[in-house]
Amino acid sequence: MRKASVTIKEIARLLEISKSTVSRALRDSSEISEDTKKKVLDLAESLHYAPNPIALSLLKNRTQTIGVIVPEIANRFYSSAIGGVEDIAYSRGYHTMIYQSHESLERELSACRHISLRRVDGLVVAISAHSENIDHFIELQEQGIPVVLFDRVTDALQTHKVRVDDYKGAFEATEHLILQGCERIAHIAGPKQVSVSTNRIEGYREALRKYNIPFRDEWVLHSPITQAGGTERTYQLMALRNRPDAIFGASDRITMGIHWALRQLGYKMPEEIAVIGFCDLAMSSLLDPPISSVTQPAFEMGQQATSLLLDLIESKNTPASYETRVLPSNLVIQKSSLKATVPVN
Amino acid sequence: MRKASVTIKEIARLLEISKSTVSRALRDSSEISEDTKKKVLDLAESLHYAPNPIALSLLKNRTQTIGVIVPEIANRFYSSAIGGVEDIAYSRGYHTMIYQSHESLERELSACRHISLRRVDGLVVAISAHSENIDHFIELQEQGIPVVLFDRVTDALQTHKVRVDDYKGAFEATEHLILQGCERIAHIAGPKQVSVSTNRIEGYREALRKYNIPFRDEWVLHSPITQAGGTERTYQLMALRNRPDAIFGASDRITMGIHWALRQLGYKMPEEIAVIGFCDLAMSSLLDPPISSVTQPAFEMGQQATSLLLDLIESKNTPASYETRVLPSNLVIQKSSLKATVPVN
DNA sequence: CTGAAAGCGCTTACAG
DNA sequence: CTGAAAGCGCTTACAG
Repeated sequence: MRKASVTIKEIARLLEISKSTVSRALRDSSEISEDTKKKVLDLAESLHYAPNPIALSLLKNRTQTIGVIVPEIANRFYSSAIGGVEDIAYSRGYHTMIYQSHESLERELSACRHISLRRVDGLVVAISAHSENIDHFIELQEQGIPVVLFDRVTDALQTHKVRVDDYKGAFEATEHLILQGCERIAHIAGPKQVSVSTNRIEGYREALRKYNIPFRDEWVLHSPITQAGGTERTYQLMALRNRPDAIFGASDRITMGIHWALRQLGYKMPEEIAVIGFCDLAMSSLLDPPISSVTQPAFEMGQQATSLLLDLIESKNTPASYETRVLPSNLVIQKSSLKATVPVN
Repeated sequence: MRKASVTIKEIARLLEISKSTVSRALRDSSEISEDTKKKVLDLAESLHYAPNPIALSLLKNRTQTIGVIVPEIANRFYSSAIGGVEDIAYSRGYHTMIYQSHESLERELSACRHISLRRVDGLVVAISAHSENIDHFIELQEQGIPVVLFDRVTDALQTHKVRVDDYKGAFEATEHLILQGCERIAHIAGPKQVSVSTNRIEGYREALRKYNIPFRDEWVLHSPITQAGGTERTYQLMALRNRPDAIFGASDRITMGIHWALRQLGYKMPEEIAVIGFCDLAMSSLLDPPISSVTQPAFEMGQQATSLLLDLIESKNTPASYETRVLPSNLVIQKSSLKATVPVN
C-alpha cells in the first residue's frame, strides 16, 4: 500500500491552526504573521512536506508539464532536440513528457489525446510523416493548449515554428558537389508531404539551375528515414543506364544506407561517386570514407521551440502574430565528396 | 484560457439527476436501471465526455503511468528497451514517462522526486553509473512505488531484475577471439561499479583462464560509454610496448571508438588486430570492416521488466520472492574478428 | 492576522 | 434504484 505523504491538513492539526493559514504561510502570503510563518515553515521542513502537484493540477487546470512528440527518439537529431527541450523546460520549472509517433498518425492522435486529458500545458512537435490532417493540433489549441512546431512544420497550423534553412542547406550541398566536378547528381529525399523534404528538393533544384544542369525526375527518389530506404533507393539509382556520379541524401539514416549500398556494390567514394548527406556528424565521421554532412543545430532548435512555447503558456493573451525562426545549417566537408584532393593516407 | 471540458456535474445538470447516479451509470454499476444508464451513456458520448484523470489520481493516489529512467535515450540499446516498455505498458493501459539520468546521480534523484511527487505508479530503471547509493529507490519502494531493474542491476535492491547474461556473452566473445588465434586480448570495459561491466570482465577472465592465457591488468581498461572513451583507451592500449592483437569492447559506443582509433592509427582489422564488441548490429554492420558483436535483446528486456513491474503494481501484496531473469545474448561474427577466412573481395 | 466555507472532478459508503 | 454527504489535497474569496 502507498504510504500517505504529509499534507497541509496534517501540519494544521499538529500546529492547531487552520488549513488556510498553513497554506498561506507556505506560500509566504503577506497577511500572515512572521511568527506563524516560521512555525509552519519549520514544521513543514522537518516533515519534508511537499505540495501535492496533483491537487494543484486539479485546482489550476495546469500541470507544469509540457509534451514533446517526435517521430523517433532513437534518431540522433530528435534525441538532441529533446535534450534542448529538457534544458529550457527544466530551467523554467517545467517537466517534459516524451512521446514517439513512429511516423504514424494514429500514435500522434493518441499522444494528443493523452496530452489533452492529462492537462499537459503545451506541446512541442515535429509532425509525423503521415499526418496530412492536423486537426488534432488545432483542437489542442482550441482547448487552450499551445502548440509549437519544430523541424517538420506546416502552413496549415498558425503558431510559432522553428526550423532549419533546409533550402539553403540543400543548395550548398548540391553546389559543393557541382564545384567538385559532379554532373549527374541524384537526391534521395525524405518522405513526401514533409516540409523538410520539399524544401531540400527545392534547394537542390535551384543549385542545379544556377549551373545549368538539367533536373531529372528519375534522379530524385523519396524514402522513409531509414537505412533500408537509403540502401534500396541507391540500388535503384545505380541500376540506371545513365547512373549518377553523386548522391545527396536527405537524412543521416538514409545516407548511412547510401554509403552501405555503394560499398556493397563495389564503388569507390569519392572517386567513382561522391556522397553528401544531412547527417549526424559523430556518426558520419566513423564511416570509411567519412561522409560530408549538412549538420543541423538540433539542441538549439529544441531550446528555441521550448522557450517560444513557454512564453505562449505563460502569457494570458494570444500573441499578435506568430514567429517562424529559421536557423542556419552548417556544411562540413569530409572525404566522401572531396574529389579534387590528394588521397588521405 | 483553457476551455472547460465536460464534467459529470454538467451531465447531471442536463439530465436532472444526481452526480452520483451519473458516476455509477458511467462505470456500468449494477445498481443503476438500464434506462438511466442508457440516457447517461448516450449524452456522455454525444458530449465527448472523458473522465478527468487528474481527479481520479487525487482520489486513488494512482496515475496509470509508469516511469522509466535510462542513462541516455540517444543510445540505441536504451531506446529499443524503451520501445519494449511502451509496448507492454500501452497494451495494459498505462502511459510511460521517460527520464534520462545522463549517468548523473543528481538527475536520477530529481527523476525519483518527480516520480514520487507525481504519484507515478512504478518505475523501470537502468541505474546510472554514478549511483553507488541507491537509497532513493528504496525510498520509492517504502512509499509503495515498486521499482524493477533492468540491464544495470544491483544486489543492494530487493526487487525483480531483468538482465542479459553478460558473463556468458563476454566469455563467448573472448573464446571466439582465442579460437581465431588471438593471444593478447585486451578488454575495454564500461564504467566501474556497474554490474554489467563487472560481469563482462569476469566472463572475459574466465575464458582466458580456460585456455591458460594469463590475465593482465594493463589490458583491461574502464571507460565511459562514449566513442571518445573507446578511442582514448585504444590509443593507450596500442601504445603499450607489448600491444594486444585483439580488443573486446563492452558497448557499441566504446567499440565505435575502438574501430575509429584503429583506423586512425593505420591498423588493419582483423589481420593485425581483431575487434569484437557488445554492439548494436545495424550500426556495426555499416563500418568497414563490419564489427563482430554480442547483441542483446533490448526490446524484450524492456517488455519483461515492464510486465514484472505491472504485476507488482496490480497485486495488493508484496510477492513472496523476487525474480531475476537472465536473457541470453547472441554472438554475431563479422569480418572484424575473422582472422582465418579468405579475405572478402 | 486567522478561520470556515466552497470548490476543482471524481467516487463511494451510507441512507432511504 | 437514486441521492446527499464526505473526502482526495489544495487555494482563495469572504468574514471577522
